[in-house]
Parts: sequence; structure tokens; C-alpha cells
Amino acid sequence: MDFQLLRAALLVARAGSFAAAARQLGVDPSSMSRQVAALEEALGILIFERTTRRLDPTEAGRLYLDRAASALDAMDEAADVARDVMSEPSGLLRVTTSVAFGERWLIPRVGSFHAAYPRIELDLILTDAVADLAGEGIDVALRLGPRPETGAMVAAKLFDTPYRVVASPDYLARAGWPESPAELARHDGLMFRLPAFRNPWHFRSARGEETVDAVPRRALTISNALALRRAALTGMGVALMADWTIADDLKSGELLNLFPNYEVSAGQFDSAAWIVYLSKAYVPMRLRAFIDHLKA
Amino acid sequence: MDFQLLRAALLVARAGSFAAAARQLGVDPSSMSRQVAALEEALGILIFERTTRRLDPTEAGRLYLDRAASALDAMDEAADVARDVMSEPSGLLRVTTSVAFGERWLIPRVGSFHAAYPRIELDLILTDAVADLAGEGIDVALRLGPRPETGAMVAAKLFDTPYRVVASPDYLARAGWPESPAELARHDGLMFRLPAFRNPWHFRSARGEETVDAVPRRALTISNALALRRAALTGMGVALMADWTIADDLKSGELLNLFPNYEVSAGQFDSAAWIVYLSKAYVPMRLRAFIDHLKA
DNA sequence: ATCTGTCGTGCACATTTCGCATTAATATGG
DNA sequence: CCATATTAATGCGAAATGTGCACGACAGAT
Repeated sequence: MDFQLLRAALLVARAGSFAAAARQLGVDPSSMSRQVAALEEALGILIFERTTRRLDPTEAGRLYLDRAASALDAMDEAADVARDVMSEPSGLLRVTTSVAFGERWLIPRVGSFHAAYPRIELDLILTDAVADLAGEGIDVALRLGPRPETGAMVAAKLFDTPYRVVASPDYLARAGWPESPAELARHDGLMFRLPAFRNPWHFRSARGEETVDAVPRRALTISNALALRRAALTGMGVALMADWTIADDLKSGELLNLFPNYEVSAGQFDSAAWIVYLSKAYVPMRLRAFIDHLKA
Repeated sequence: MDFQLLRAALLVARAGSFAAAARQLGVDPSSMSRQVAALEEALGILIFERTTRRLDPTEAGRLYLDRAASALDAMDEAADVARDVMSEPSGLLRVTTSVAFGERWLIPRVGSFHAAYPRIELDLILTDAVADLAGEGIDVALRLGPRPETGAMVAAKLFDTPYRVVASPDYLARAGWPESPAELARHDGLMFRLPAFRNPWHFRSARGEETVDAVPRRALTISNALALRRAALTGMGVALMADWTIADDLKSGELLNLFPNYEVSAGQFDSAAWIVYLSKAYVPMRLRAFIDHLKA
């Protein structure tokens, strides 16, 4: 029996149909059908209950796939252990994060990582959909926000992500500099299209004795952080943005921080960038190296 | 990658050479060589250090094979679990025991076992060498003697194996019936070729108040219990034999029990037949069925 | 009821695998 | 120190295996 048969069955179970699994792999559906049939033949059990239009795992199939998936992980782990004692970190590392964070923060750092570990192959999956690490075979994710739910995962904080209310100099020249958060109500707001960002913005003064909620007029709503930054740069209004997206612009003066004496947030104040990976018995050296490199 | 590649590598590691492994499987050595090479290629590690005449596992190879073997066990276990919820006990069951015990005790019982569980295929390995269960992929062993070392094993007692001092009627007619163990010194002894059986025989009277050691003259030494029985049947002398080897002969009168009022032993008195199997997380139903059938 | 999408199979073709023979190399034994 | 025998690796031809395509059957949605 081939590992590929098992991987095929696992993929079919996740995809929900032979055809969907075949599309993901770019092969003919008949191939998936035959591979699963071969696996069932070899095991002597029926894994899927088929109708011509539906596919349901058998009770025995669920039991088998669960346990076999664990065994498959153990197989991969065995190979990792052996590789790690032999040579420098190597192998494939699948990383996912959001499109914006990938482009602005991660990409500038993969160069030095690759220079340090040339035998590690990186596979970056930049998507704004929250990927399922175990299901999609992803080694590590970079996530933004409050501390993530950490069930079977480990979450290590990379850095805090303070938020800033920013605008371009020419916008401020036209519309005036707001003296306090409350004055935002008279300004054009560039809004991020996420539930948390539609709530009022929270302000907390430096010594924490004052807390204010305020919100500007809704002038533009965008679902992409980099496009939002672009809008702010062109002087369309004030925007609430994570520091890492606009740190360069603040430094160059193309954007200005309106309330340097306040902490600002759209949801919780303790927002941060997290590195998240499945907690397993053995962390391969390539993953350890990646985590350490990003923390540094 | 194929499971077969891993199994090949494990077998090569156990056998110590490609050629030896190939002989065990009845295939060409080049096939083993290529399979291991393919595995190494797929993993990116060197499992064996080869010279043209020698084969040594790499450090990484040892690590890998150890862990991968466990994972492979987990794979098999997954299949067992799934099979067991679906259908009656089935699959291959590899059993080992001694030649004599296999022939005299086990074989008469496999018929009813097969009738009860027709989908279980039995593979009987009758050998007087003590097989390594884990190494040789054997599911269960029947062992005779005192309670076995139970490291990673489970040992369940099947029945006690009392010993008898026996001789044939015609020998006794010639040589006379010994009235007490001490008189054995004047009799011809048929000795079993095992260290414990060269010590004096121990006698313990029914109520335990009397203990005697005695030994007959050494007339014949045989390494096979069934041949020893044959010698006793032909009237060559007295023999110390486990009850199960000669129970039929005692019943038919072809052999007589010289000291029915004594417990007799060549080593420890608590000798028994044991059913021994590797203690794993999951005991497949076919093994459970086999154990229960033999216990009944 | 029609129609779309899915599963299974037959067939042709490409790829892979296997055994045999051969070569190179080393450990053992005289 | 050398001859012999055993072992691992590789080419080559044949057999087996796997894949894609085309087709038929069929279930579920509109």
C-alpha cells in the first residue's frame, strides 16, 4: 500500500467528494476513485458510503482515517527527526498569513531567512481566509489580533501592534488638525471593512486616566489594509491603522500621527502579531529556525 | 512513498544485509537495494552506510527506523480498529510455539478455532528457538515454564503443567516398580536435554511435609520431548515429562505414573503454559478471540 | 421533468518496477 | 599475501502498474 492512497483518502474526506479532491490535486477524478478503492481493497474495509452524487464516510472509515492520519503525522515526524540530526535545517515549510502582513512585514524578512537557511524551502500562502493548519498541512501561521484561541496550537507573540490614527499632511492642511478625539466627528473617515473596525474607535490617554470613544464620518470603506493606506496617502481622510502598515510613512512624514499621546484601538488594546503552530511532540528544526528568525 | 519501502528497510536493518533480507522475502537483492535507495531518496537522508560487503545503519537511520516502525504499528492498528467495528474477526494471526507443544496441544485446537472464526487466517511458526515477537512480526506466542519475563509483554496463564515420572508397563515388569523416589538411582533415566533437566528431580509429597531430590542413572539424553516420550513408550526407562505430553498415554495405560502422591519438577514447581503477546494500546479482535478460545 | 454534476469502468498509453546478468569491491581464509 | 566468495550497485528487457480520456448510470436541485 502506498502513502499516497492514504493521503488521497484523507483529502477526499476533507474535500467531501472525489471530484473536489481531484480538482485540488489537478488530477482526474477517476484516479481518486481508484486510489480510495485500492486502499479499501487493501484494508478490507469500506471507508466511504457512495451514492452517485454523495459521499459519506463510514463509521469504520472515520475511525480509520482519524488514526491513520495520526500515524501519518508520526511518519513525517520520524523523517524530520532523522533529517535534523543529519544536516542543517531543510525541507518544506508552509507558512500562511494575511496578504497585507505578508507583503509588508513577512516578505522583507524572508530574504535573510533564506540566506541563513538556504536548504529550507518556503511555501507562502497569503490569504485573508483563516486557514486550518492541520487540515491544509500548513506548518505555521502569522496572525494579527488578540491572543488566538490556543487549543492544539502554540501561539508566541512576535510584537505588539499598536494602532494609530493617521492622515496625510495635505488632508490636514485642508481639513485642519483635530485637537481631541471628539473632533474626529467633523472629519472624513477611511474605514476598514471588518466588524471590529465598524465600532467606535477607543482612545486611552498616556497615563490611562482618560478613556474616550469617537468615530469620524464614514467617507470610504475598504476591505484591504494596503489599499486603505493608499487612500490615506492620497489625502482622502483619517484612518485607523496598525503601526506596522504605516511605520515607514510616519517616519518619512507622508502620514502624520494625529494623537501621539493616546493609545488607540478598534477592538481590544492588546492587539499583537502572533506566530501560531500546531503543538506536536517534535518541532522540526526548520520550524524552530523560522520562529526564532522572526522573533529576532 | 510506499509502505513496502519502509518494511523493506526495517527488514534489511534486522537481517543485517540486503542479500539476507532478500532471501527471507524470496526476491532479488537488487530489489531490496533499490527499495531502500528509493526510501532514502524520498526522505533525503542516508539510512545505511554501505560498503560493498558491509551494511551499517546511520545514526539518522536508526532514529528514523525506530520511530517509523512505531508509526507503522499505529497504521496497522488503525486498520485493525476499523476492521473490528465493521465485521467479524478477520485478518492474519501469526502464532509461535515449540514444535512439541504445537503438535500435541495447539494443533488439536485450531480446528475448532477456525470453525468459530473462519475469516481469521492462522500462521503457525513451530520452532524451538525463542522468537522475538516484535522483531519477527509475531502476534502471540505459547510458552512453557515459569512465568515469563513480562517487559513489553502480557502473559496469561493457560494451565499448569505438572510433571510426572513415567515408565512403560514392560519396563516396570523388567526393572521393578520403585517404591520411593530414592530408588530411582537404580533405574535407567531418559533425560531431557535442557539445563534445568540435568539437575536432580525435585519431589514434594502431597501434603508438602516431605521434600526429596533424586535422579536416575543417565541412560539416554534427547533434546526433543516427543522423541523422549517415544523412548519411554518403548520401555527404555523412566522419564520426567510434562503432563500434557503424556496425558493420553497415562489414560490408555501405555505409560504409568510412578509417584502419583508426589509433585515432581525438574526446576520450579510452578511451571505452566503461558500465552504471551505484546502489550499494545489496542488488541485486535482476532487476537482477543484466539486468546479466549485457547483459555476455554 | 429536465439538467447538472458525480461516481464508476473500459481502453489505450506511458511510466514504473522487477528479475537476471554483470561489474566492482571487500572481507575471509589459506 | 593472494585467491575466493559474498555483497552492493547498475543496465537492460519484460511485465505490471497507474493515469487520463471517454462514456454510461444515476441522484439531487430547479
